[in-house]
Amino acid sequence: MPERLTPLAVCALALLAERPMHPYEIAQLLRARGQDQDVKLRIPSLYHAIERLERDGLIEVSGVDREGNRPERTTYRLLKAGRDAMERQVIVWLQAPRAEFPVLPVAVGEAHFLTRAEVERVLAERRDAVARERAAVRVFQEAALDKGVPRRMLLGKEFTLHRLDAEPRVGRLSPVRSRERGP
Amino acid sequence: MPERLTPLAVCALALLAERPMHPYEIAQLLRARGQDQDVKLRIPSLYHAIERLERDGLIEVSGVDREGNRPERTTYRLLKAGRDAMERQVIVWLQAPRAEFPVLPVAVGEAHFLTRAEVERVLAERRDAVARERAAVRVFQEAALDKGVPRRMLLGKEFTLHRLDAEPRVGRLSPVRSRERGP
DNA sequence: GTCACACTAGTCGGCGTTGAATACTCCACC
DNA sequence: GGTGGAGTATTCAACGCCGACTAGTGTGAC
Repeated sequence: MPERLTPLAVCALALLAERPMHPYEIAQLLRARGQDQDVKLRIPSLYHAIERLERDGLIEVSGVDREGNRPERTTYRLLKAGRDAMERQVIVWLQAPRAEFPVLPVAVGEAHFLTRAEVERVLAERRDAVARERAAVRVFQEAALDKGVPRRMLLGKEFTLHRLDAEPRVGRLSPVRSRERGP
Repeated sequence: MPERLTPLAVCALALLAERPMHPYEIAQLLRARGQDQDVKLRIPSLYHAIERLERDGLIEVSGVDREGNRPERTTYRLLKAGRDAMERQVIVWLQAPRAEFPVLPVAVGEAHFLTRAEVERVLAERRDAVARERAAVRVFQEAALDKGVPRRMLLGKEFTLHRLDAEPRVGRLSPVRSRERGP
């Protein structure tokens, strides 16, 4: 019983809690709900994740069908063990912050290998990129709220906005020295 | 020329820019400097990363020695290509935010599978954990500054503090409904 | 009617990560 | 003089991730 679930696996289990689905359908729903901004969704990873969930007895095949000549679609159903495992994993994630490792601190830490001018240029580009991303998230959020999507499903967006708003500090934290040329 | 470097690879290259070292020595230095709080340092990952760097011509073996009966130590040296690749990667990371996927938004998004009481309990635990972590980071930071470590090397800690301070919002964002029992 | 393009549905193979194991040294303590 | 724990230095195998590919279906434009 390994039962350490990946974020994608938890999302898949959560959707299967609504009704049985086939993997591709799960992917579509995740995208439609904008959850692909919270979890890294790669189709092959999803298929592997589903396989593991089945192997571990958290879900089971509920049917295989095919339309015309298209590939077979295997539909899966959530099992009790799967529901429990998902809830345990959510508790673990809420309970304590995990050590996660964003690359920005590393990049800032090694920025002294660059010239001050280079650092200033790329950080300016970054500020623009952040502003664009922020705007895009807001558009998505507003559109969803207008369509009546409950706020509960959009909490991820609120986090993202908080995170993006905290970012501009980076610009104010760049004590770099001029380039030394090594090997 | 794949040349997409992992964070650990960049840190290794950065240390090799100081002088040739063997992998274990790199690990020790990273720990000594507290950089293992910014990058995920697992010894086997480091060995693999070094192997790849050598294979890709970014570093080269500068010698193999052994003390007594201990395992051989292979020392590596930074090459020009490695230095350039590292700088390019740092620029990429500074230039634009990458989509990174912390688990907290996912957990909050699926928290409606739990009862309100459970959510409140685990979030309270989380707040304590965050406070403890914050305190520990401050201690490390102060100690380092006292020892004369330059602030540039401690920017990662400042980021961490900002991130931890933003966290308590989570508690104020928990519109959960009471438990529904599904399959 | 056919060509280009987008969508549906899934597989394959190589890359990177990591818990566990190995094996030896040094040192303290009893 | 032996046992146990911490540190040194590396390897192994299983796992998870993902770019690239396959292969069929619908669709609009010329």
